[in-house]
Amino acid sequence: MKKYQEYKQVSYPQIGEDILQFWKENDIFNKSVNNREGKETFTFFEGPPSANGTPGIHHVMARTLKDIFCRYKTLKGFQVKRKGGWDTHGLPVELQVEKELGITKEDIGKSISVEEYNKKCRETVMRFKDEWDDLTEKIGYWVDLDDPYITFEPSYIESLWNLLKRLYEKDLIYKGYTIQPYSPAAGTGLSSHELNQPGCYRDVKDTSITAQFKLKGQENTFILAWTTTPWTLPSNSALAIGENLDYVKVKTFNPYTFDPMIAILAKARMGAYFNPKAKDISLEDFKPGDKLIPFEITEEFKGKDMLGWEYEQLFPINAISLPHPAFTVVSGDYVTTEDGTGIVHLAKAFGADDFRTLVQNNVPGVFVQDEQGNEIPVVDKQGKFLPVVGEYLSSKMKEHGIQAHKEFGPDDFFVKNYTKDDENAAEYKNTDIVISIILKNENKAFKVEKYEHSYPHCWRTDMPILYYPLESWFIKTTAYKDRLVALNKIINWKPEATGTGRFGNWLENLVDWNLSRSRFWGTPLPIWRTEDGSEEICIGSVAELQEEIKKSISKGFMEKSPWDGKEMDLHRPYVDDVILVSPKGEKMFRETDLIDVWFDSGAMPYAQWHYPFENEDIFKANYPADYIAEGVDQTRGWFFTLHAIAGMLFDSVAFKNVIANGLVLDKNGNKMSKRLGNAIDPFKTLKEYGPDALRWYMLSNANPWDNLKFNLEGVADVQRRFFGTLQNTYNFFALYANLDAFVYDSSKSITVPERAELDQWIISKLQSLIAEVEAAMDNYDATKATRAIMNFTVDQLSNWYVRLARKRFWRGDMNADKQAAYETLYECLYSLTQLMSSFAPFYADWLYKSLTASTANSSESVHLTDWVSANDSLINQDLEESMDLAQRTSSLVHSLRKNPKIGIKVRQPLQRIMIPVLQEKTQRQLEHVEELIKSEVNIKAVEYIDDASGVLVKSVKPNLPILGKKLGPKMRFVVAAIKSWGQEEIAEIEQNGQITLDANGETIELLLEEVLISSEDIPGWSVATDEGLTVALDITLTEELKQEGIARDLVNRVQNLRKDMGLEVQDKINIQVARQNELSDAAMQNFARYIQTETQALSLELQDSISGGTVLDMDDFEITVKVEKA
RNA sequence: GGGCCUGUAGCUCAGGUGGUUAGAGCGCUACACUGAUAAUGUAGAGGUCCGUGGUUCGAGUCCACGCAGGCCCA
Repeated sequence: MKKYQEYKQVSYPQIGEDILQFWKENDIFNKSVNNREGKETFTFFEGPPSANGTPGIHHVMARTLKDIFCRYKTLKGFQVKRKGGWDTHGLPVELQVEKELGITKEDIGKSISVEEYNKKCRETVMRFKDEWDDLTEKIGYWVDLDDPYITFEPSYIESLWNLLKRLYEKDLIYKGYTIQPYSPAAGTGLSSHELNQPGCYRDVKDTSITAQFKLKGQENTFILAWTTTPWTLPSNSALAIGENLDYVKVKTFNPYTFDPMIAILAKARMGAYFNPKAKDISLEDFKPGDKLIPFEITEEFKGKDMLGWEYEQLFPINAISLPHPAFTVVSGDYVTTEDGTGIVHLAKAFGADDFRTLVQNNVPGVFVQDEQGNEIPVVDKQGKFLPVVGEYLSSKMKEHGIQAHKEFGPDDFFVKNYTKDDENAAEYKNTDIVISIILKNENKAFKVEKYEHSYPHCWRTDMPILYYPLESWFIKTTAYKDRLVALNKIINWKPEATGTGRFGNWLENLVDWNLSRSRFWGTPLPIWRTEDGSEEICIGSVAELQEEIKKSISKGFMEKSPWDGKEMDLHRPYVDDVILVSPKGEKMFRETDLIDVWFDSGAMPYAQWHYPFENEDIFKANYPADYIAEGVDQTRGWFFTLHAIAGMLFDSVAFKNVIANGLVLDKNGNKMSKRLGNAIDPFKTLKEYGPDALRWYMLSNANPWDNLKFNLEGVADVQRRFFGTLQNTYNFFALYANLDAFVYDSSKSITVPERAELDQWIISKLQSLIAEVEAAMDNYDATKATRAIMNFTVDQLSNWYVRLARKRFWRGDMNADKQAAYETLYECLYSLTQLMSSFAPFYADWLYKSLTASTANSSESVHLTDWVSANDSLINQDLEESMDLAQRTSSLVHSLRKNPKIGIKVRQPLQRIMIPVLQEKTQRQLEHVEELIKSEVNIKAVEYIDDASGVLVKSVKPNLPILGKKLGPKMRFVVAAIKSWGQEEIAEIEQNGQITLDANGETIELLLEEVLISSEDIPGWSVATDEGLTVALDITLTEELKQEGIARDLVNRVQNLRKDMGLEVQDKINIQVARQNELSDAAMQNFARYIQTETQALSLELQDSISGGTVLDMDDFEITVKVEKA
């Protein structure tokens, strides 16, 4: 029986399916984890995908990347628990449900109850779980799919509540404002998603004002700032400049009042405000009413020189007086000179940038107090100025005699036109226009004009939106900013730049985490409040909630718990039905917000184990993670939320090593999308190529953190080049091992030092490879590892070792040398199965099983083996260098033979090659592999030419790195001098160890080690050179060499005949050859023995003529031959 | 608009701390091998290292400014 299965054809997809079946039947995954019980843990966190869509090819990338390091660490002896997980909440789920039901958010609570809606969400979110599980299995991603964490489960939510309560107790959760898109017409905030709906951004014409802000204590000097929302001007509390922009003071006149003034604006913006035709008009010549207004720059300065400048409030309304540093100049990194004046007006309540900048600079915003004492902006939620501003505007209208389409009372100033006022009415004036006229009259407007721009509108009411401060719950991440920055420095980011750049910068510019989402399907915020907000409670567990409900029932606020006799579901609407009782005995209602789904996923290290309510031991042994991996788009998502929660609550990193992988694009570098039809179906690809080639391609083609241009041809290429070569190598081994009944037995194997040099070499290479792969994997660099394995397999093992050792396998009977060859090849293949098992888990296991089927005590699966590290004692650096010389020498000789001027094929033996050697070591290393070179390139002798031979022609080059440091700018003269050297100068520096030369008139001493001497030529010979190695080929063809060439040609032709005749390898033959010419006949006689040995011929007869023979083409002549089976 | 990444042969990618003539695989061309054979080997052709400036004796590599593509955030 054959000990090693031989495969005529392999189907890689079939291997994938068979091995998957084998893993399932034998529970290999669980064994690989349970095997390591009690061993050190290596912790991996699974970033939960959402199963409400089908998986794509990029998920293969992400999941492969996760898988390989877990497999590797398992082999290395760690216990790697891998809990799967599902992300189940969030807007995409809601949107999908709404689309399917044909409803909008409006309908929720009306035509569909929150209860039904959430039920639908719950059903939808796991819709494609089976497809995901299928893909996960098929690509060999080992993760526990039987007991995953699911973010909607009560235990998961309970852990979240616990974390929130801990934050709450640390005073890190507060209710505040954030500037969000808001529709005053609909009375609701809008998500960025809603804002991105088609048609929401529309081109509209608005009144824009360049307002004049008067500098304090300076006569007629104004800072100019431009705005397309004049209604925000009463809320101005600071001006922002760009620190590195250039600004000017310009002496000119106000174009409406003609008052003389000094304007301050960015130099680059002058063209927009001053007519170049007025350039030469002198200021003195200006008369009020002139169209051309002269101007003159009086001063230039940088933006940063303006920081802190104080100005007078534009609308001096008594009720809105603000303390310093209100009404000062601050820095804004977003300020440009593309439009406006290069100076930006800031209104804290009505712009996100404004808000952020003012908070950072501790500048107060314009707010007034309502009846409860809460700070509110001067525009109400209907989009109307509060009377405090309305009165001011109204009185100013009277003061300036401004006529409008109607009488404006204090309560009539809608900031955008939300009223039904007819814009076509005579004298129609909206608030922006009223403000413009007032400013013009008061010498506070430098320019007023209509401005067309794109502005967002509410998709429901078609009315323009406002940016408006809305209440939200926040986590005060800024309080921990420094700690989070410090903790980040511990994390090993792949690539590093994502950690320092994208993530590091994000932490540096951290703002408080807005937790609130106004939605239905998600984790509810566990905060209950009294109606006036004076008392509140944060619930941290189910038990605590039930305790509070009891109190509430006894107080009579509730009749019974919403979960009486029902399974606990902590979602809306049930939690909303809970009314709690405050310490003062007031009713408390839940804050209706849900929390950001990113909190769900960031909490998975704790919630996946239902910590702290259960599994404290498992949690502690598996925290923080040693390794995580997700797409780079998660930097501000999952990576951040993991980091933030860990840093704030556990003063720890959540993960020590992280790979942020790039995108998977199509082969042209475009984003894949179903719409464009360029998306790759992972299931189809798996079916065609199998999982291993797909995984290997993705890992080896480019670093995972670069974008991958996915090309199916690349997968095919990997399959052919790497897997094909490996498979051929195995088949070769199996074929002959079976013929010789060889079975590997490590207890009886020949020790490596006793084996042939070639064996020692490949074993040495193998050890070097193991060390390389190990180092790469310990550094989370899978691309380097896979490329190293590929190089070894294809170039070293198959193309060099097997090719050179081939004859040892099929010639003669079993002997020690043959055994050593088998053992060596076996050991290489065996090691490869382990080295590649993380990346190509199916094929590796399949090959492992093929190799070990007849081996006693072998493991059930390669994935259950222990990693075998490199054996340093088997690494022979000197031998590796020798072989490298052999490979390069052979390549040079091939190149010479192929040279059109020479053109002698390899089958024609040649007498000798000559190699100039300047170092003893090189000669010794070459001598070591001399036999090998001789047979590889078919030459009889290798001769070495040393210094003493006298025929060496040497060349010299400057040793630049050394000379550069010594000479600096004088280099080029010295280099020129060295280039002009002849043999005498080289001889001189070699003998004396130094030489004196003249460099541009300066005398310079040059030492021997500062130049590089090599030999690149032998006069009169054909030479080839490569990196300091030179080979000369003797192309003289003697009679004997010609004869041998003919003999070899004949062997070649006879072998073909044998094959054509269908003879078996071991069949013997008899050969008859017709006399042809003197040379040929002599070849037959002199090399008869050689021919017979090679072709396994019992006899070789030279005859005058042969009947029924075959005419063979011998290139230069023809010969008739008859081959018969003996 | 900001932060970050990428740009090297037709394609996919390598190119520590600057150093003479920039490499590999695929593809292409030619040749070889024909007992690993629907396999394999060897050689050859193929490059304004995105552009422009700068630093330096010397820049694919360092700096600045751009251009193109991408991701995230406004």
